Amino acid sequence: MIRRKVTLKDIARELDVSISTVSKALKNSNEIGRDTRNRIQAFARSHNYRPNNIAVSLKNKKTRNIGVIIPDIVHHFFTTVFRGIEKHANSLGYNVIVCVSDESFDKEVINTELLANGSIDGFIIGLSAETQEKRDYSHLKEVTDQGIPVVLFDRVTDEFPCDKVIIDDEVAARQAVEYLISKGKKRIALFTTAHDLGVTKNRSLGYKKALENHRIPFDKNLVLQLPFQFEEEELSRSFFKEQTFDAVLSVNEIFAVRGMRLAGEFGYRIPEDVSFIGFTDGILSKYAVPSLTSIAQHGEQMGETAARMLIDKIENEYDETDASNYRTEIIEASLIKREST
Amino acid sequence: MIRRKVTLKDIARELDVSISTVSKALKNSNEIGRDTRNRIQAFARSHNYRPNNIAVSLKNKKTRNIGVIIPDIVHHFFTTVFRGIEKHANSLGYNVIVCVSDESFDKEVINTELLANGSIDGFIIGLSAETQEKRDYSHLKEVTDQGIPVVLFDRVTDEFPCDKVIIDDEVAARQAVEYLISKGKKRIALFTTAHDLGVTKNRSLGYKKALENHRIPFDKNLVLQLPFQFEEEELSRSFFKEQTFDAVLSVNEIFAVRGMRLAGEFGYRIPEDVSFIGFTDGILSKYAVPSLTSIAQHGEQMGETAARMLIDKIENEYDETDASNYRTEIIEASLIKREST
DNA sequence: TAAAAGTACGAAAACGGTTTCGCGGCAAAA
DNA sequence: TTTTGCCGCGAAACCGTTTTCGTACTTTTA
Repeated sequence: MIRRKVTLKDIARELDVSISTVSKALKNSNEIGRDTRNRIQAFARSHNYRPNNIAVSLKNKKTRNIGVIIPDIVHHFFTTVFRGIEKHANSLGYNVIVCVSDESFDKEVINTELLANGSIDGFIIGLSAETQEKRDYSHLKEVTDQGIPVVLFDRVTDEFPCDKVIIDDEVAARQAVEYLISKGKKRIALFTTAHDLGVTKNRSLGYKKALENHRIPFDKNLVLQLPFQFEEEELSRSFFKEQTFDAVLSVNEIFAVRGMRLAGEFGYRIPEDVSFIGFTDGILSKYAVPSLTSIAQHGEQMGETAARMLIDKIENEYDETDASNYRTEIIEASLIKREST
Repeated sequence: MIRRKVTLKDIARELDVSISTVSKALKNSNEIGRDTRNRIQAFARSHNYRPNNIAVSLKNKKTRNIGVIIPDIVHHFFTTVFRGIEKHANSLGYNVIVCVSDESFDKEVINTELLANGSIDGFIIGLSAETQEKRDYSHLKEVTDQGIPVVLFDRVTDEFPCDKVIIDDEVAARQAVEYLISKGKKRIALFTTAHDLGVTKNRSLGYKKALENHRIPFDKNLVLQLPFQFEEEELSRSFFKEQTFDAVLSVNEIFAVRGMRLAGEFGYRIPEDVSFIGFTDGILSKYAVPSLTSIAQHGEQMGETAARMLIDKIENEYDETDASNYRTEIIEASLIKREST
């Protein structure tokens, strides 16, 4: 038997008062007399009254929902960020609606438009790869033009003004490479992705910067660009055959772990012959054998920061055309040292 | 400059027709004359009109949102399931609101109550560990009593009637162990969690069943119960010292990978001296060295199935008191054979 | 030519709340 | 006794839709 939810109207009818009286009584407004208030509250409690979120949202023009759009959900770093967002948002009474762009520009646009039509009070977005390639941010502009605040995280762009939270990938990469140099490594390879944009690009820059700082010539033969779903590893294998190197910086965990495996096959000892450092301190880094020294991006902190910035914008007036209202927060990365160095 | 969203009322005012006319015209109702319809549609298009989701939800008493509650988001299997849910739901025009219970009963209750008040049309839930321990499902009962359908996945219970989708952990474990036996293994250890309930329990049962089927006596010394955040690994180390075994079934990836590491330290060759099989075919299994034979739970398929079952219930009438309306779908697990066996 | 039918649109209620404002009654102040 | 003020409550507008029903006008039919 379906027991419909009890509404203000129901309570009003039962208790023979007006709807407004019920509403005020439940908000403990002292406009309503003590005993009426008590009667109403008691009734509401016993009948398990809960206000209808949708109605409240419509009236208040506030949903207390925040929309999160990420490129991928089966992804350690993004879920870590998400956890940070979720925790902080929840603690402030917000819920989170997630959409996944699947690295597709079109999906990102569809999702933002969908959510922007009243479902959410603000967005936290990590841009899709396609969006970063196209450099088309008109969908974001549309959203902010409507007064909906946007916070970008990790996958950001300089071409769109809004709050952002990032780690300084360039500095993190530089420091990692400098750490390798300090350990006496001279020929340091870079494992990176085929398309070199956004965060990956900055990591490469940091790599070069470190070499430069230490007067080590940049050798483009030491850069291995790997396609993402490349399973056969022919490319990496020939890289191991043809190049000599004593350390590797990898822009992600997977390339690093695959690299360590190959290093083993080629008879190199880790870290004596070759050291490895990977970006993203995920589960692989921790449990690999040998465990992988890695650059922790502190995703949870990043998510929390993003949520904090967003909710601040949601709850406080600001002039969205004034660029000085926008901040970019930088989360310090840190190097987690393990067996691979 | 904030450009407020244009509403039906705005269009009606501008075009000097009534709100109802606009609404109907935009729905292409032939109740409205050809040219008025065209005028209105053209105006709406040029002003980028989009109906307000919240208002539509309130009116229609349908949100086209589904609520997902999972114990943890930084978790490969759950995110895989989530991806399946999200894809299928999106393709049918639904959005997904996620809440994380953090394995806590209270959070699970709070989240269900919050979302049940109008925010969603149905739930997909993986029960928290605490809920499974307490065996208190009154919050779910409340929800279904209101006519909101619930689908449970993976972390399910027999004590609450609703649609469910699971893998048969017992059978999967049994088959894994039988595979080990077929490879000539005789002393097969089980690595499991300290609290042995829900899926873990079924996996242990399958383990025993396999031994029984092959007349191998169950030796409780070969069962290693590991607390989850046990870092020092003293327990596992002493297990390796005291016991002899030639294979391991682990209820998750992490225990298996840690086990392989220790096996290496103790000088065992994998798989010749000790074979390993782990539950959950995640990223660790794939990239571990040696790569881990594992039981794939096909989370994406599970998520898709859950979404399909839920949306079916949402969109079609059914009698929620009639248990025969509820089905439990079983997703076939499969053994992904890799180097560890 | 009068009645019936059809066309094109608008008024209004409804979804479930919040909030402003007004008003009657009663007590305190003048 | 009249005025003022306060208390306690209700009417009604409003948020942005959807949908039913009514109606004025035109066209067809008998």
